[in-house]
Amino acid sequence: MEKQTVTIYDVAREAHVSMATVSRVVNGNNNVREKTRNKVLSVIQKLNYHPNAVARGLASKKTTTVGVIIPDVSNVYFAELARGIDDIAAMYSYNIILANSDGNQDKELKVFNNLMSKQVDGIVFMGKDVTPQLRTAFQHANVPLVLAGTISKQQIEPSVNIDYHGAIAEAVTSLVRSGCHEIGLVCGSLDYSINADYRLTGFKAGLAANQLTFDDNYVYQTDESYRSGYQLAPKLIDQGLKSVIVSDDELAAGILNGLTDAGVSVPNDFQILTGNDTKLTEIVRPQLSSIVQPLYDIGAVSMRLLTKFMDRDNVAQINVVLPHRIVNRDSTK
Amino acid sequence: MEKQTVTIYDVAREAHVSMATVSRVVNGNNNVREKTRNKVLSVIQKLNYHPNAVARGLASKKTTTVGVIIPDVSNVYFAELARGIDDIAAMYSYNIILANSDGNQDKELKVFNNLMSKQVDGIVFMGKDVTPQLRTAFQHANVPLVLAGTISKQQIEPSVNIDYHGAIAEAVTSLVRSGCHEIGLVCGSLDYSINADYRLTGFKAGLAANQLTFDDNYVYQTDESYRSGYQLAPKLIDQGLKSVIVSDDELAAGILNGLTDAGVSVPNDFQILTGNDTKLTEIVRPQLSSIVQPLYDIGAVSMRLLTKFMDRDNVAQINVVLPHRIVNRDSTK
DNA sequence: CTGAAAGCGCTAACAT
DNA sequence: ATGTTAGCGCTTTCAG
Repeated sequence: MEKQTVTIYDVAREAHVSMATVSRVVNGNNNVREKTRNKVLSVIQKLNYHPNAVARGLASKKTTTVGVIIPDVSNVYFAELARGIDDIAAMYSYNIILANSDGNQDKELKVFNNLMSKQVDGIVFMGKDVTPQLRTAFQHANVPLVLAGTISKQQIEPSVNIDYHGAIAEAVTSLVRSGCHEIGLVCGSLDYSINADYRLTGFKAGLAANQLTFDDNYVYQTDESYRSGYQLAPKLIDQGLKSVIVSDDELAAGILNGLTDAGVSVPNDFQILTGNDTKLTEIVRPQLSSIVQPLYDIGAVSMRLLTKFMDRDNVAQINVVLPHRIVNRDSTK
Repeated sequence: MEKQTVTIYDVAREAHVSMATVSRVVNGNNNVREKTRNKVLSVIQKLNYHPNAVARGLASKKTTTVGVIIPDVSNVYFAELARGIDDIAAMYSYNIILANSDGNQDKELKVFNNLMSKQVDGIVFMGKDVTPQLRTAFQHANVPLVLAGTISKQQIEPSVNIDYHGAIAEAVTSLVRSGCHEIGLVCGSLDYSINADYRLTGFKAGLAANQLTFDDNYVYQTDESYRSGYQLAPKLIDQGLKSVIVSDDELAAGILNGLTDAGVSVPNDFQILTGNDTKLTEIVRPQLSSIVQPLYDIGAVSMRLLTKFMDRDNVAQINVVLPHRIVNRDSTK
């Protein structure tokens, strides 16, 4: 015997009111007499009625769910953003449909379209960059979107980030203050705007501010994985470097361990300053000095911003920059 | 000018066929003449028609989305399961609505009901345990559910796990083989079945198999966080223990670092064997020996199992046990 | 192989 | 304050 779903109509009949009235009490509309409301409420309870969100979505054209595109949930950095996103989403009674993209444009496009067909009310996008194709898709969509922890050079889409340029420049200065002049930058591909237009320029600016000359050989493009870092470690010393600024914590952990295993003492012989301040920084030994980013908040603020767009609220600044700072733990002097 | 949504009706009119026919071609129904199909297809392209999944869900009573209840996405262990779940979901054209519960029953219940109202086609549940209240809710639901990396004593719900009991027993033997006889167990609350009925009993069985006597003082209940591990470390040595088996990797990392910072040499003076084999085990130094679990696969197989239930396929074994093994890295002798 | 028509369960004018 | 009535966009019998 299949369980018969109880609908708003059943409640209406049983409570001797119209569907509209039931709908009103369910949706907290005040235009219902106290007595009527109570009667309806009791019938709802008695019948164990639960509104069907799909029907509601079709009728109202709002699904109270937002799409979240993420490169990889199992990546600590993105996972922390995701947690911030979901918490605020829940706070505003939204659900999130999470879709992994591997930071790969084809998948990003595919899941984006899929999310649109599911009629999500908004999108939070995390990725390496916003490709022109993706931008076109975003613009043709009629729902708001915000980039979380994701840079696009043009700053067309609303976004929440930290000042990557400034942070890296400060990182350089911090290293210089510790007496180090041979500083390298290790990050992801320079094909991505965040690396080419923010991190690299910040690196150069930091060098210049400290009267240091920039050397192309001191910047390394990697895939930001632990393994890549581990393998890169020996090359760093061969190159005569005395320190590196690293974009990603897993990558930095790989460099750290690679160095340590090669007999190089961190921070005495080599310093490392990493970029995300995930929980990894405190778990490795020595603990990693880091650019501190409010990861959870980046996610949370992104979602909050999205709710404003979905509510058609005014928003003064669509490109939010959250504060950062540098914390010196044990991988720097 | 608001963008006008193009509906199946528009396509039908433009292609001079009925909505039913359009529906057929969109859904790959074979009862359509080649020529008709092509005509419809070209109109779909021309009008840039995208089926509305919400309307489809209402009419067909299938949403092709599944709910995923997770304690915390930013926890490495669960995040890896989640990745496995989403990959297989995507493979079978499902989306996942991810909901964090903090492993807290009230939230679990709340998000579960919320997910049901969204008419998900199935649920993957991750948690500490299945409380009676939760079980009741599960049973009143009319969609399939599977537990991923989650034990409930009664084994009523379909699930995929490893043999926690056996794994811990083997861990004991492994430690004994290395010459250690003072072995402790550090895990989450014994209020949870997985700890009380699987890990603890496995621990006792392992002890017995090695002619060792069980001592209540050697089992520690914690909240499985890095910090708790770090704080617990000194007590472990005071207690005269020479090794511990730990349920969670972050917890184990805390113990490891706490010990190291207290001047205790791992593995020489103290051995640690952890339980989840997340990427943390290779990042800490010394690297953590571990019970190896196929985390991604636990998620993937859970989702695959769920698809079978949703398709009403026969499934021979509803409680799947995936293989595990012990790997000795550098925190054991 | 194709079409007509009846809903799916709910919201949202519009009346009253 | 409450009821009536159209849909929302699609699937699904049921005919033919």
